[in-house]
Amino acid sequence: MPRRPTEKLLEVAKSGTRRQRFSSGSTRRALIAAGEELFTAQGYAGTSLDAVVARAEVTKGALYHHFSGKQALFESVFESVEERAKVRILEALRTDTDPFDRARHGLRAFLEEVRDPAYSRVVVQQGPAVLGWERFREREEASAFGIVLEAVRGVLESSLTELDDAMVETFSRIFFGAMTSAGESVSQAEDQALAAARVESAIGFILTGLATLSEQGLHVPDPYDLARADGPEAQPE
Amino acid sequence: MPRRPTEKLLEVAKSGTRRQRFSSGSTRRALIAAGEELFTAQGYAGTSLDAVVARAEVTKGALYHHFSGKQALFESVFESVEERAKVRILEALRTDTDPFDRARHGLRAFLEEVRDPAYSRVVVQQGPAVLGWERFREREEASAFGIVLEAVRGVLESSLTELDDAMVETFSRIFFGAMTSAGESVSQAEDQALAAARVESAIGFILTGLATLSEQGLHVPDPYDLARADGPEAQPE
DNA sequence: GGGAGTACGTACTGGCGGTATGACAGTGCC
DNA sequence: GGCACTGTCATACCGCCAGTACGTACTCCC
Repeated sequence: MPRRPTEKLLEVAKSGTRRQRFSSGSTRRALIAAGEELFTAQGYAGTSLDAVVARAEVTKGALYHHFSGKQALFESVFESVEERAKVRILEALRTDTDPFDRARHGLRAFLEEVRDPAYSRVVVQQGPAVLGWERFREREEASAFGIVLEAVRGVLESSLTELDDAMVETFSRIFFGAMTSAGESVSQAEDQALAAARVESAIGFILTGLATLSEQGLHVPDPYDLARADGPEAQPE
Repeated sequence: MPRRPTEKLLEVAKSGTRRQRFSSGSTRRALIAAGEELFTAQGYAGTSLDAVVARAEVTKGALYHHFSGKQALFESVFESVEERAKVRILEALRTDTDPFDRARHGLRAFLEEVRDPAYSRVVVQQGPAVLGWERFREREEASAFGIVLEAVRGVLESSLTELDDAMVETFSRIFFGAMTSAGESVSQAEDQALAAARVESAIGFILTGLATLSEQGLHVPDPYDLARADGPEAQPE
């Protein structure tokens, strides 16, 4: 929240009205930082580009030099926030090798991350609507969802070996949605630590159930059978 | 600058193209219907109120007479779409009494519903961003999430009797998020029926796991213990 | 030293959400 | 049957804001 006055900006400010154009990267970073703050605090629609450039202490000319428009700026902010989260989560489970440990610690780290207002608002809430679901999904694929996919694959393959990729992806989508939704409710809770513990407890229990079933030799029902079993009257539309 | 009106207004009035103002409800419904179509096809930000009133064959005056603004119109569209979905889902499990049947058939009906573009775009994708997460959550509480809550409560209480309300809510949030996310990916899949069958299979397996665990006398770990176990260094922020 | 390229700054435009105000058809009252 | 009143619109206008056009300072390179 307290803005850092970023070295040369002050020099320029006092030296003259015009911002000098040494490192182009610092301007870009200032715009992304300003965008993150404002998009987080006021949402995408509630943030004007004039406000962004004012906070970054540049002008619209600079913004449109670095980004093709508002949406592109948002996308860069989105990527920045996601990358930060990804690094922190991967760091949290860097030393784990057991699939269940990785899943458990990854879940815990994710629940920490989703409590960051920037991640919650920019990625979870605004992301799908601003980028469109498809583009959002592509971006997530390389980031948080990708981590979940690997964790789920690890857990399932350590027990339910017969699952194909599509089914692993389905399970991952399910867990990812569960974590996102639950995480969002954690970030809104009055006692966040307790809410997070509830989520960890519930998801942990679910994972235990999966492991137990597979120990008993049960397997996931074949979706092809399901689709045929009561799909005859389904309209082909 | 005072207005200089009146000439063209008379023309319009005599020409008969002007919508008469008997039933106010029909105008309102026309606006909601037009809004649903456009919000579904082009999103909230991509839809101008001029486009909405043009499609509804009224003017902005009529829109602002019935709604306080664009957001309020969206909210009415949102409610309308949700109510329709809720009715259909409840209808689908009207005759079921067994908790597992209700859960299974409810899931199936929900997966049908989320494939409706209006539900997918207006409720799932745009809803949280436009209404804000908190308001979105309130609205959902009385609708789809409420149904899930009842279904999950039924399943859990039939087996895991010691769960308190907060834990039931946590499980519900988890399943609701799972269903929403999975449903969204179903609606994007090339073979929707197969994707839906995969989701049903996976979630059904998870439910079976929960039931099996409780038969073995295992119970959900107490979140209070978890919170204390590794919560001491959590920053109070 | 001048032309090309970079990194901006400034002024303007068009579209769109929102508002102010008027028009007009019932409806009840006398 | 006239008249006030209210509910239901219609029209013109305003301000904000994303995006554009164009100018400009500074650097690099030949």
